[in-house]
Amino acid sequence: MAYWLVKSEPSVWSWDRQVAKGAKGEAWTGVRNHSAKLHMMAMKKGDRAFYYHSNEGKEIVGIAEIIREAYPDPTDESGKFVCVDIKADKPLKTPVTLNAVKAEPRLAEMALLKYSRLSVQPVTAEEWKLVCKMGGL
DNA sequence: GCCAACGTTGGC
DNA sequence: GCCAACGTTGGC
Repeated sequence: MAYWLVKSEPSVWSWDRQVAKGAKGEAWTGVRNHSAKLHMMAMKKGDRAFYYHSNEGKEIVGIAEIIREAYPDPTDESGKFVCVDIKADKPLKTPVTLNAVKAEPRLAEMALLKYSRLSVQPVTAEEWKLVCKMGGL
């Protein structure tokens, strides 16, 4: 299984809204970046993704599961970009803030820090375990 | 095909 | 609200 991190501004699409969608999940649309697109195309059903709130909160709040692999983004008129469907899996007991990630030397290589603008990022198994631990899981 | 100008994202 | 990083656009 692969691990990922997806970013969202809570004012646009929050974790709470994702949770409210339940097992049915929701299409993760609106990504207009080719690096992010490549990552989405590499996602497999059952993969897990951290759910990060940018701007407000700046913290990893929960874990989502990929429930549908990449398909054309219905909100993209050009037809060039894709989206995936994800559902909320479970929240972290304690959100892991950006500051906490920065303060942890073993997470210095995380894409979250190195490519702060990338909205869909890969996460290594080691990073995944550590962040889960920091989040109280 | 290069590169300057511009727009967007996101941390501070 | 500012600014750095970076992707995209368009003139040459």
